Amino acid sequence: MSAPQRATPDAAPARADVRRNRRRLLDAARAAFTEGGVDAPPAEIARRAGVGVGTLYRHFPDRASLVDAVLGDRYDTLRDEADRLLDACAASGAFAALTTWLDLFACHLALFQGMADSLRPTLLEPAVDAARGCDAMLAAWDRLFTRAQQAGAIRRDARPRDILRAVNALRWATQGTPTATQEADRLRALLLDGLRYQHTDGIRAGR
Amino acid sequence: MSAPQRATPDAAPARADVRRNRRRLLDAARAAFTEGGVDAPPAEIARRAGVGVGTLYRHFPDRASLVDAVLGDRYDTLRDEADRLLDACAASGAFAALTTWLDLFACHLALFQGMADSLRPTLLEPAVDAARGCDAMLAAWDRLFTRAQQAGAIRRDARPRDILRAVNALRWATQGTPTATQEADRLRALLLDGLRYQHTDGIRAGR
DNA sequence: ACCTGAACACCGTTCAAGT
DNA sequence: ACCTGAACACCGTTCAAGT
Repeated sequence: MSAPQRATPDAAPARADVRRNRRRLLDAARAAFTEGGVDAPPAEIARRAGVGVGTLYRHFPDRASLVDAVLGDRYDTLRDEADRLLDACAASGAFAALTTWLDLFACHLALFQGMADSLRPTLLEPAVDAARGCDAMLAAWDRLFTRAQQAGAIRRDARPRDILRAVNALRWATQGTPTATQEADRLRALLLDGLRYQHTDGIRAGR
Repeated sequence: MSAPQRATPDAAPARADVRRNRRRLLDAARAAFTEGGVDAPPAEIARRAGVGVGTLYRHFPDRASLVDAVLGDRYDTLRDEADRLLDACAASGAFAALTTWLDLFACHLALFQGMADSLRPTLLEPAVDAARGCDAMLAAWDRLFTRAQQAGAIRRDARPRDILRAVNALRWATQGTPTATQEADRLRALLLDGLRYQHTDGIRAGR
């Protein structure tokens, strides 16, 4: 019914003021997210940007699109890191590659308050969300995980998406405390020891 | 300033209609929680109970007090189970006692949608909430956990509250999916293998 | 085309009036 | 004393009017 869309809908718009508004909104959102988490009120973001709320909604129809825009190319960077670590597996070991990447992922989750809640639906299978900017990252993680399984570094009966959901959840568990990051790290280390542990070894510490 | 409170503020009130309203509210809340989770709208609960919203707020000033009242003596039951399992450690092993109790705890978390979110602040250290009805349960869990550590069944560098928060988080991670319970079970099993794993053994599955 | 912000919709909580 | 539910407060979203 309507005229054909532009081939590159995410390209920079023609009008300078539109680009400027978008830039201001992203800066304002980043600042608001940093102070109040990803659930910062729309009115506050618009006020900081010096625009009306309607402009915010015009540029970013829903919360997820705003969060993703603020996140920018972080998911691509995480994907690149995963691919880089996959190549380095032979040198430093598949398990080390896994933990190194999950540290990066955990760091990403700590960027703003509320990130864990925001990402939860995306990490479900089947995904409730349309997978946001992170499809490629998830695929790269799957490759890294499969490599570790093939190398015998982690148990066979675990699924890659499970671990991501768990790491996300463990971050959620500790959010809002002064020592959130280190507590999340401790819980993640525990989980990773479980992932590393092979049932077939038949070795158990206790009775 | 005011007249002294009754010695037993939680005792059944004198008036029959007040008791009846309380009963109705609890029944309505349980039904609403079952269908819509612990965040079910106050108006719906009051409507189901056949009372005004004001009556709901009079009986239960905040959401937590309503949830706790609906939960009833479940935390006491969980405490009793923990104590019972502590006694049975000699027969079936401290680790088995731990997993058995955590299964019960996980089952409790699955009672209503939103339970994990509701319990998160309570499980933080220092607790953000005034600890609700579950102080005694948490203390019993600490005993069970310490026993397992003393028996060498689990690693020394883990803290009891950590595990509870983690189990709660893993439930949160899977909520809303058709297979939520079994997926949470799988993630919990992974975590528990990590808990069981002893660093001092020096045995690792991978490289 | 795009922007503005008042108006609208929604929902949790309170409290003046009633019993 | 307790109950009722309209009124209030708050907040996210929309859209008629303006540029």
